Amino acid sequence: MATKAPTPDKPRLLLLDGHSLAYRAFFALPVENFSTSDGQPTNAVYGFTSMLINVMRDEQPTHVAVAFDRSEPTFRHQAYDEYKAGRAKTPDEFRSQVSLIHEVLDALRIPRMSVPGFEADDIIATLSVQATAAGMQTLIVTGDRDAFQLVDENVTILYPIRGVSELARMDPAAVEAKYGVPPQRYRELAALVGESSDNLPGVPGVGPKTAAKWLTQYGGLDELVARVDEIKGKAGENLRAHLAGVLRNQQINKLDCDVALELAPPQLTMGQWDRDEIHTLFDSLQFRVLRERLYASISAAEPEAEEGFEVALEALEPGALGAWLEANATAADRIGVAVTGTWGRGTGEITGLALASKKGPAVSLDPAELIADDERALAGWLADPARPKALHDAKGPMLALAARGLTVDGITSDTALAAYLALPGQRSFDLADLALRYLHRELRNEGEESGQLTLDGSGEEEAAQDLAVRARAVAELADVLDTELDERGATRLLHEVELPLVRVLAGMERAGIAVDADHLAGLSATLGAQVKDVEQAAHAAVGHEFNLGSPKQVQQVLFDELGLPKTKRTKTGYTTDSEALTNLLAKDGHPVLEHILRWREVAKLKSIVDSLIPMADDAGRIHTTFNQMIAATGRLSSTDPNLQNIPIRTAEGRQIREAFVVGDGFAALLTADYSQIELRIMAHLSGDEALLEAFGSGADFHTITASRVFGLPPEQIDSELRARIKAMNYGLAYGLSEYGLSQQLRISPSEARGLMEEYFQQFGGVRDYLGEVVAKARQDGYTETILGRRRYLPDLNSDNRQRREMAERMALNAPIQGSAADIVKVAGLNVDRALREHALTSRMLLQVHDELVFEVAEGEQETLEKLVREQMAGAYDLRAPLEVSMGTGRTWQDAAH
DNA sequence: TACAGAACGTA
DNA sequence: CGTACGTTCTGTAC
Repeated sequence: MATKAPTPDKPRLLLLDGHSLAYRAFFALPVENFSTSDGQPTNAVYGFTSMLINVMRDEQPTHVAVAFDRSEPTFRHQAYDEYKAGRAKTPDEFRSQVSLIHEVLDALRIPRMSVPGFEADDIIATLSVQATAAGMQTLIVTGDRDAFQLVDENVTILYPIRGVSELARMDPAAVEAKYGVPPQRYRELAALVGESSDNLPGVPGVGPKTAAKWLTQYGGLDELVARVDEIKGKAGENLRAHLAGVLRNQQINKLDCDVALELAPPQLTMGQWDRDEIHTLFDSLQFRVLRERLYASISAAEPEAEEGFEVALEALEPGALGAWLEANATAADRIGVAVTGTWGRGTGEITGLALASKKGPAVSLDPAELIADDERALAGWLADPARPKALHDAKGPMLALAARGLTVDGITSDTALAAYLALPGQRSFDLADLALRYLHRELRNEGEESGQLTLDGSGEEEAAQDLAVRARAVAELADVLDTELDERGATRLLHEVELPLVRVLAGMERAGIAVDADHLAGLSATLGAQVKDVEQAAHAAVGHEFNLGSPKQVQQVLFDELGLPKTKRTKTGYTTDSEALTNLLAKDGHPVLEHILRWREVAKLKSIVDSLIPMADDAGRIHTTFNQMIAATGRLSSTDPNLQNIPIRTAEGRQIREAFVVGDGFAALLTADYSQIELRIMAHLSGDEALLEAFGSGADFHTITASRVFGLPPEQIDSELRARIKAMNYGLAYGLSEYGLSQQLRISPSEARGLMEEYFQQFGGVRDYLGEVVAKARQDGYTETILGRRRYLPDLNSDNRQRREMAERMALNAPIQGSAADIVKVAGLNVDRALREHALTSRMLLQVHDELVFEVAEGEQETLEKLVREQMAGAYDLRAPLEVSMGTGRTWQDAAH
């Protein structure tokens, strides 16, 4: 690692040679370890960015720029035809990364420069000369040794040795120590020795040692040339024979210090960078560690103007809260509410609560210390729908408040949800990040200390201040995000869907779903025994033990030991996924394949069962957490445990569904799901009359569409034909390709092509629609659902084909999946409202994307069924009307239909 | 101890 | 070379 930079007084210019550093990184870092999950190699971007961050941190430059070569020929090519000839073609994996490096630099607001006809080195040389003239120190990071000629007392080179993590600091003394000549003679030495990577041959048999000896002895190349006849031996002969080449080398390796540039060194300042932009970019590159290092090392580059918040925290006497709320938290003042505590699994506990208006005072409360009067005042205010509040990610706090009997109403903004609607691709919505992005403020208090608080513990005062700052930030953010959402046309989506949904989700989480512990224990035992048996059988079939859960060991057994044919490649080897193993089984039939497949199946089921068992609370119910801000399409997700992926496909899997049962005091479970909601949406959005008609006919949709495609009466559509068209129907909504369809149906690509052709012959409106969706998204930068939920897809204009095509498939799918999510959310809200209006005891427990699960109270089944069907079917008026199918039973499985 | 990758469950 | 998720396990890197 380079040592600390000297002379802190002078301005310091940092210059990097973009190509040479990226190229080094490309060969230093194995591409297998540095690629995104969609296959984009990132080793060069990673290595370059890593080096950049390290140098920025260690050298703290005041100015910075990165120079790049251009693809056009340079003056050197004109001077010497063979310049850089014979150099291997730049690998594609490298080329695709150069534009990513540009993106990184642009995001960091670091100037990058390139000039047609010149190499990066010439730009760097020019800038370093100008910098010296301007009284600056220059640091050059490059992997090109030609730059050593620039070194002097004001110019130092950092030269990467051993990959990309270590830099050698080359000042004049270091150059001389390494090469035996001062920097200004380095060119002459290089001319004698040659540079193979530039295809500049030197004098045969002359290495740096001999060259340095000559240059020192004769005091330079000119003198050496003048007295070339004096040199004895084979080396002298060679020098005389190659003299012309040496002189040409010297011409060519001279760096041009006079390139016309648009920016001069004093203008090469690093701009203020945008945290979100970095987040988005690093997310897409799947850099995690690097992002942390970036923030840790050059966060100083963040705008210094970041102020904090001025919050005057008021000390309230016991019993004074009611009056404070009357004065400060009226129907006209939206109050920011911040809560500390813990929550999850349908419950929680609050440990602190702060309220702050946008401008005025703030209070911080310790819920444990509230006297009855204050508690009552707080409860009344929180529950009052006419007293507006803003919270950040309100569901958790609502659960924690509910656990102590407090309900919250009148939430007119949830700043996390609002940010999600504005930027649905983001994975997290940290309050501090949002405050920085939208308010340009840090989450810290700059107001006066109240000094009035009689809090004993040393940390409590600080915690109260922090919480008040958060409450203030939420209050201010809520206003800014209101405007933001207005501009994005998402105001109604927030107020009519997402915000009211928070309460509904909290209710479902709180309710949980009952499980039959004995049933689960029985399953675990049976599955456990099977896992063991299959494991033994697998080991016996191979002749030794190995870990069936390790793809690596499975690969070893199958491909190395048993010599089975290789499957599709993965990043680290050959896949052993069930599709590949099933194919192998058909070809080879080795018994271990069956055992592995079977083991995976039962081991997976057992792990699901075993994960559920400890999740049940004292009442025997499991409470998931629904996340409303994860999926970029607008769907919910479920975690801890995920109840949206409970098995259903196999009979054994369905046994797990039997463990989810109706709870005490209720009569049954009811499931209600939409039939083919996504296809109906596709028909609605495309307006394809034939498709709409197929839905209108009332008969089986896939059979009807198949009958049209194949020109046969419906009764002649067998299961094979139906399956093909079903795959098409669904595949279209995912951006299925001909190749993909051929794989899926195990038919030839040309057959798949023919099938698609015939399909579109009948349903041409679908093809038109899908094409238009992508075209419009490419233009607008986003897709939109029926409720105006956007998904931003900048990659639609990417130069990288893989990324672009991925974005195109997302663009096809997002309006369909997202509109379905919209509809299910609306349905959930409407059902919930109807349940309350009818004062039913029955309640909603789960949402599984197109399905709602209810617990039916005694005597309410008929009413509930009618109500649910009405609300779900009527959630949105599609041209292909929504259809709902329902079932009831003691268990989730029995309620299937 | 933390993270990435493979595999697999759902809609 | 079909979208959207979450979890589990392994193996490696830190």
